[in-house]
Amino acid sequence: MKFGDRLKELRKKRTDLSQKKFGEYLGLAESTISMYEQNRREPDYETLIKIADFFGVTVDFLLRGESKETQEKVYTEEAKKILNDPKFFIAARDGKVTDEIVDAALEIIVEQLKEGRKKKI
Amino acid sequence: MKFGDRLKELRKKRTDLSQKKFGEYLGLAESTISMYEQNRREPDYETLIKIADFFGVTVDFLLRGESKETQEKVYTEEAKKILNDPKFFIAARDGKVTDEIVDAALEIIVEQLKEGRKKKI
DNA sequence: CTACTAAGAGGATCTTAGCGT
DNA sequence: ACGCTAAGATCCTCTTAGTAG
Repeated sequence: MKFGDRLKELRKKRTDLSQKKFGEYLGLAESTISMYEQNRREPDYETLIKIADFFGVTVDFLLRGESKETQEKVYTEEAKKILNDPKFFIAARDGKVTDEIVDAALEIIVEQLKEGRKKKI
Repeated sequence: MKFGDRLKELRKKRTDLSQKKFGEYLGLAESTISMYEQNRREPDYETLIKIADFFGVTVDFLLRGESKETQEKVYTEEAKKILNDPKFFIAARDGKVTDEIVDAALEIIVEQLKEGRKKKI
């Protein structure tokens, strides 16, 4: 069990997350994710941390399967990116999203993501 | 504060650990360690894990400064390597080192290393 | 002795295009 | 849709040799 195997497992838990979609999130080609999952390539540290943040796991878990505790702030990077897309909030129509709105929305999104994304955001 | 800065800090805590010596431990050239500490190169995952094991820290700590807890088994990789060198134990003269001897020796070595290596092993 | 640097060789990575399911 | 695979271009890494404190 190496990095690629764990990445594959984590991604497959998200039924609607293809290699292409995940590649777009990371700014990489679909084939690159495929390489990662086959342990034929190793992402640089910046990408590695992005992956850990996305799935809410530690880098130690990704690399060695140890320290399996999830991070305190799970999914924050993904959630923030969603929030940065003005489509999702009426409050964003005028270009203003207060910190309070962001905090409240983050809670909701994190909860939904924890439930395995049964609901589409 | 990036990976290289933390590596430098950890290495400098060991007063007798030069870049050359650490490079020899990892099987790399002295200049490579220098590059690491200046954040000009990133070691591959295998080396990264070796470094974390050597200093008894998590990979998350090396890469992000978070999850600062030390690992449960500190210095085991280094200690094992020392034990694999038959010079250090009379019991190894005939090529036989029992698990009991290994365990007892590991404790002593780990303690010495925790003390900042005041004594030469 | 220690640490850093430039240069090159060698190796690794990423993408595109294509294949197969 | 999905995922995997060559191929080449590009980027990155590692070492040697050299410099400097």
